[in-house]
Amino acid sequence: MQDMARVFSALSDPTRLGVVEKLMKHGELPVAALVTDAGMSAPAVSRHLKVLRHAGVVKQRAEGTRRYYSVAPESMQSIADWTAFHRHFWEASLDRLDAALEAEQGGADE
Amino acid sequence: MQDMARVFSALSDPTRLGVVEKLMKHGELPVAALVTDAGMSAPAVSRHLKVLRHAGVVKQRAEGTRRYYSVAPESMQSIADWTAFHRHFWEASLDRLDAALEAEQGGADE
DNA sequence: TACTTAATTAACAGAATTGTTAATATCTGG
DNA sequence: CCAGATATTAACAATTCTGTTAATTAAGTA
Repeated sequence: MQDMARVFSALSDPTRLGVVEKLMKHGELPVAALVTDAGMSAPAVSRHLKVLRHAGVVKQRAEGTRRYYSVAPESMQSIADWTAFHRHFWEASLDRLDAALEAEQGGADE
Repeated sequence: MQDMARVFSALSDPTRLGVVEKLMKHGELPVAALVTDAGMSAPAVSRHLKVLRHAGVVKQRAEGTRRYYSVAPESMQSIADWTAFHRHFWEASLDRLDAALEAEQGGADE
């Protein structure tokens, strides 16, 4: 699978997206902290973390039996880059849309 | 499912991601043009388009029996916004990473 | 009307995803 | 060494995803 598809796939699950957002908000956290919020069993969360890891979205740091997870900033950068690469397209499109909406308002009968 | 999760989910399949990138490159295209590149049957592509539509990633315009598809720029904007919302986190992280790498180079023994 | 083209929907099979509980490491403390 | 804590892997069932072919819908055309 292409890299970007894998990253998007990792973020396509609400639980995983929640984990990533929590990690970005709080920084590094141990698994237990993520299980608390996830509303599901530890093994389930563990496997979600594995998916995120394999997509390069999170990193893991071991300390004793604890595993501290954090978001890999490069992965967020890669998403930003992907949108930026195509920005010339959609930014222009949005501009045209804005113009159309303004014209509508100006015309006063739509 | 949350909105962002649905958008990411729509882009999580290589075929769909390919369709979106082709649409951004070429602008509006009829289904047949997308089927050509997708390397699979028309019904399969049709269902991928349905997923993209339901996530708000693409729009459809009918003209006779043709269906012209195009990317909904708002959806690309929403991804850019999502990364921007969390940018304070990952940008800082990348800065620290850059600094660490530079320090390593300067130190000359790592 | 009948035929062709464009696209979607239906029905189905195989594969992948996701959550559960049970079992398995691995580290820490008495 | 044994017991507890932290996390992952294994095995399983239920669901969802994805591609195929066949059937259907809709629009244009002889």
